[in-house]
Amino acid sequence: MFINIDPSSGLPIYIQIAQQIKTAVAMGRLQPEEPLPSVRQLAVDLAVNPNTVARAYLDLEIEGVIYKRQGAGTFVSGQGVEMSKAERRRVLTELLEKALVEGVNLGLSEQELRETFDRVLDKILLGRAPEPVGK
Amino acid sequence: MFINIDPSSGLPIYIQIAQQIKTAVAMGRLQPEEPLPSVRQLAVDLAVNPNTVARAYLDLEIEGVIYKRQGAGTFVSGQGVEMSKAERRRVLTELLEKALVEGVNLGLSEQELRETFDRVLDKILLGRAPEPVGK
DNA sequence: GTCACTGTATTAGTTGACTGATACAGTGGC
DNA sequence: GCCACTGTATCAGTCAACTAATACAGTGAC
Repeated sequence: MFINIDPSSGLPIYIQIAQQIKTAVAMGRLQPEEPLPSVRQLAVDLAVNPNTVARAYLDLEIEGVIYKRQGAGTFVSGQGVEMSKAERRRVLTELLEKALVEGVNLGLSEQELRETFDRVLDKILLGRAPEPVGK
Repeated sequence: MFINIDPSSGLPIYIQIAQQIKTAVAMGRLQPEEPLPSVRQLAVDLAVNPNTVARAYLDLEIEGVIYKRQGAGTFVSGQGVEMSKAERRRVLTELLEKALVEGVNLGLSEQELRETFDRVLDKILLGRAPEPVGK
């Protein structure tokens, strides 16, 4: 599996799991309808309690990134989250503001902020290139 | 004072304080060398324990946003943080990645991501307009 | 229906984050 | 030196987050 836990990171295990899956989905490394490893299987792989994996999956389900079918398994959601556009932009704005406030306080120039943004955006959108634009 | 605590936010008080001061500094609402309210004063204003304010100030000092002089007071730092440029870009990259992963998973288009970025960046840089570029 | 797999629920222990009370220590105007 | 202000240190209580052990419940191939 593509997930690895960093015990020294200070971040809760279930957050690390959720975060990495979320990133994989965003980058297209995990495709819609693709099954995720079972709660138990992933728990064994990562040497953690099944409940911890379940907790990560639960959070992702609430966010709409994945969905579960009792007894059957867990799968990547087909489409984006059910949320008003205004709400989605509000969430994004908040996160971007946090990032940029940090960047400005670190003394980075406007140009550096823009460059970094472009670089990160490109990296994320690359894996989705095949058919995201015209969809 | 410009700080207000939202008890329902779930965020620790000292984080809320630190965050708002950090944002104020980034946006130029707090100028370099400007004194901050004393630990005790702000504690009274916000109706929290002085230690809680001190904790926020400590974090901000560690990050280099402010500095303190025992017995004298607390002030906004003159310049950006002491950190290698590589390190600073790493921090920014991490935060931007988090924001953009979220945005992509929310189903926002590349254009929407770029627009939101521009809007947020403009808002932050506005207060600093007088003399940041040529400095 | 059975078996081997799915996710779910309950309960509980540990740990550390968070906040606060209180006492200590430095600074500077008078 | 004194006083009124600064920030600092110590200690302790509360509470919730996090993880785990264990038992429950749905699914589907056979």
